Amino acid sequence: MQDILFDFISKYVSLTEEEQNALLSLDLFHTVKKGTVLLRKGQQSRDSYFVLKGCIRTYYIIDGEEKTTAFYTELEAFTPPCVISGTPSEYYISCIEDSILTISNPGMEAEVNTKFPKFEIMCRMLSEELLAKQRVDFDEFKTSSPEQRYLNLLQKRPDLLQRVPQHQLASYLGIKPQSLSRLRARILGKGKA
Amino acid sequence: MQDILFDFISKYVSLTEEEQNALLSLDLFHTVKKGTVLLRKGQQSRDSYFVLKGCIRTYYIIDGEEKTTAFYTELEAFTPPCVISGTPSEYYISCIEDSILTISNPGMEAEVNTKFPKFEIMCRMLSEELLAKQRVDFDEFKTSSPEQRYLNLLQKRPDLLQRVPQHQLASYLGIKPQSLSRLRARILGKGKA
DNA sequence: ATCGTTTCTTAACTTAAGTGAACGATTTTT
DNA sequence: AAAAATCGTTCACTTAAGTTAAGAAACGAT
Repeated sequence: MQDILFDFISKYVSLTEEEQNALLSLDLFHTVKKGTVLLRKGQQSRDSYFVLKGCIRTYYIIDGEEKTTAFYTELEAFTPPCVISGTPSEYYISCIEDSILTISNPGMEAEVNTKFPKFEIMCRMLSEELLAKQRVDFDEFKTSSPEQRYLNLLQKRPDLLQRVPQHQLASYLGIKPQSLSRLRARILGKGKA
Repeated sequence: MQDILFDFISKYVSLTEEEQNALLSLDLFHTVKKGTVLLRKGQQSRDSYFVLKGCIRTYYIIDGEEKTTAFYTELEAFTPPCVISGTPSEYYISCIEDSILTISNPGMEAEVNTKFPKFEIMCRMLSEELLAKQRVDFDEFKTSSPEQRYLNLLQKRPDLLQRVPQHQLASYLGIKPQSLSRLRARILGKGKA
């Protein structure tokens, strides 16, 4: 499990054994059961996540309805906005599958970053990269129709269609579950005709 | 003009005079005329921007149509995804008003960051903050209707409605100009009734 | 194995966005 | 100053998403 983390890190910086051990001493690794809610609206969390295995999802509850806005799977990292802003969380985080995560917080990061400036560099690189990726995702979302977004998802993250319930995918695509059903039927029809 | 930049920076780290001078020696400041295209699709830019005054916009041209995805105004910074990925740009950047910008590139940043680790920290903080903000924007976009998005924009960035042409706002809201016109008429009607 | 819940699909109807076209109004170019 | 292009609005029509409701299938818990 640790190797997965170190392999990931090696894409950004190379760690000495000392640095690796510093990380390992932090007790980062956690296994989480499917269905576990890691964060609820209104809570003040300080935790950042990195998915080693499994799938977690962020969602809002608006007018009693769940609105799923993101899925994080293998090798994806994220820090909830509430951690950055220091305000109570607007959304929920839950575990869609039995998962293995690293969970860290600003205190731990500060400690490692001051001891090893290399980590500071890695954090900057990683968040710049995530910012750019998310920008592209947002742009694609804005400039395409629900149907195009679905087809796009089929291309880019086909695994999600398998591991995630339709109604959660629907709000991820910005539409209602019924519309996703209909849209899929429409596409299937086109394929045959 | 420089004060604006240093005031902004001071929200993240405090600079010594030496550090300030290191920045000033970089020739960061540029004035750009309205209508100037700073980046075109297919180009391989290395430039990051920080808006001191004015407004710049990013847009795609898809099937001959401009699709505006972002506006950057006073005190907003951004690095085009193509700079991070090292691939040719997918989009255009143009100047909506006469503007004053700082323009930097990874080389300049690397130089300053190694000389003054403080900058590295600031860059990390800034991109983490932007990542979180953008996440929230994306989530709001996904979870609301065009009409809600328009009303939301009215609340959060009322200045944009004044300084930006309607048809550019429309694609920024993910709809056609005609739909924005109609939607506004609809809202006005509701207000009176 | 069964009961109950959740999930997915289908259908009929409503509402809003997309489309194509026309019209002034404004701005830019010549 | 005239001509051309751009911009915003409106209209009629088309298309797709939202809504409400119902039923079948899959899943979980007991």
